[in-house]
Amino acid sequence: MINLEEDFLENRVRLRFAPSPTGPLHIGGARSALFNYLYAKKMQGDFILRIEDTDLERSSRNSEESIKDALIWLGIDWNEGIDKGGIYGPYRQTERIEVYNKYVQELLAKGFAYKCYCSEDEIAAERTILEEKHEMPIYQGKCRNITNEQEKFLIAEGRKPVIRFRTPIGQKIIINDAVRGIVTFESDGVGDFIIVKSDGIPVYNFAVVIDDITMKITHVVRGEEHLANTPRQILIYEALAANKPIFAHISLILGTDRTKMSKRHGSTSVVNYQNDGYLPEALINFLALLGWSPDGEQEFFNLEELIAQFSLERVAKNPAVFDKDKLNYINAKYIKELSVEKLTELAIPYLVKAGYLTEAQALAEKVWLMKMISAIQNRLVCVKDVVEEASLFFKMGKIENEEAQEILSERTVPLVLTSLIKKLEAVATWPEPLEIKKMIKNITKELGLGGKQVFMPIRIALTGKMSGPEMHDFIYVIGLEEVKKRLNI
RNA sequence: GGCCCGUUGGUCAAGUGGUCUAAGACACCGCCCUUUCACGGCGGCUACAGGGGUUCAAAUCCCCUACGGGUCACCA
Repeated sequence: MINLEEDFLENRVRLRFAPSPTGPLHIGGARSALFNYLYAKKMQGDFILRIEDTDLERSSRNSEESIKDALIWLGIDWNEGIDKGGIYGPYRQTERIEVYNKYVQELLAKGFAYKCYCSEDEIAAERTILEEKHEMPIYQGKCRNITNEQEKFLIAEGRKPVIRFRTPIGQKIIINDAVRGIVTFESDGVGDFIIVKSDGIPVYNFAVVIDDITMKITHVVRGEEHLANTPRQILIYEALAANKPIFAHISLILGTDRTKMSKRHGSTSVVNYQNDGYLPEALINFLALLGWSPDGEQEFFNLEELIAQFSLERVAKNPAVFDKDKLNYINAKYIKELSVEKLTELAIPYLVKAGYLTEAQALAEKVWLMKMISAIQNRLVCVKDVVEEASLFFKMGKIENEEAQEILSERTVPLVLTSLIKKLEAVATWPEPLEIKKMIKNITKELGLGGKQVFMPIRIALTGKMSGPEMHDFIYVIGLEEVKKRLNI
């Protein structure tokens, strides 16, 4: 009898993102998660979030939470895994120790693995000697064929064993990578690697494989830094006679100095961008284009469009430098397309934090805030910029520089300013921005002055600055009383 | 250092033997719009790492060199 559900799953594409919770979600991790997600969705498969926390020292629940938060913020949602559950759980490696144990015993029983009683110091000494001889620093296999007698003796000494994989000698290990093609390694360069630490916790290279086998992962998309680990993992798949997934090693994201992006390159975690007021859609769009290119000339994509167009074949082999200018460009574009209401909502926390108003005031002045945001919307690269751009609306700025001071000292300035006030006071209802624009134009005509002689003094007298939002928008937003106050009239 | 991966303009990149005197985007520069700045529009600059092959034909295939990166843990 055919088990329908089982059969269905056999043919289902399943991908996972498996971060270790040792810090916030890194920009490179976000891209890995995205590519996995896009491919899984494109193939109408599953996207699983698994936590690789076998490094007890560095893992923390806080990090796990922050990674999940970042993924949710980005809109990369998983349908199986941590918090969501699923039939292949648990999804945290420290909760799967028994699962690993079962396979360790199998490997041990079949002779694919053995216990090694060498101490860390002994291994380190061995490595130093090998390095001095310019040979590969791999384990020399001292415990490979240990006798029971010797083993008893070692245990009596109080030694705690690690478990090593017995790597075959003189074998070629071939990876057929979906982005890199055929990559070949020699087993002799791998050596007998540790699969279980002396504390009984399996090591990453072993745990991933067992998880990927038992969770029926079909495609492993991950950073290129894992390529060198893959031969070890393949050896384990083969020892266990398990089906290998399709591997796809995507290139790294580099800093401007062309080394792997790290903290010294500036913001590397997703939450930094979130805090600066980058939009998740913009970050996704940017990340997708870093190492992947669409078939056509489209530059802006939402998640659905990315899912529809994504393919592993179009993932680039070469590493990509993180180009903040381009991110800024994309983000600014997304900000311009935001509704004023939505942007205002996003901006309020920044305005409150800057001390311009209280939350209660923000709520009460929502309409006014929207007018203000509308005046500065296309000057923003990220939402954080409102702090700078909006400041003029709340308080008069200092006269920016000497040039500004000189412009303000022109003989015609008082005429211009009184003329402006007169016009603003002459109308019964507060004029719309375009009317204000006309008024200012008329001042130039009436006084026979150049545009600059009119515009700049008004701007500087009202804001202290030589540049900023459109003057008519600005006047419209701050209102007559504030204009008079700033002009000391 | 060994092993592995990579190398098209400052950056992201298209290009899978002829359609390449090499697309597009960011950045930069210039012009227009705007009585400033910004936004927007238009235009410009700049690239197949080098050397050997293979082929009628190479950015595209092969080899070597150079350069860059990754990895060599009881980290993931």
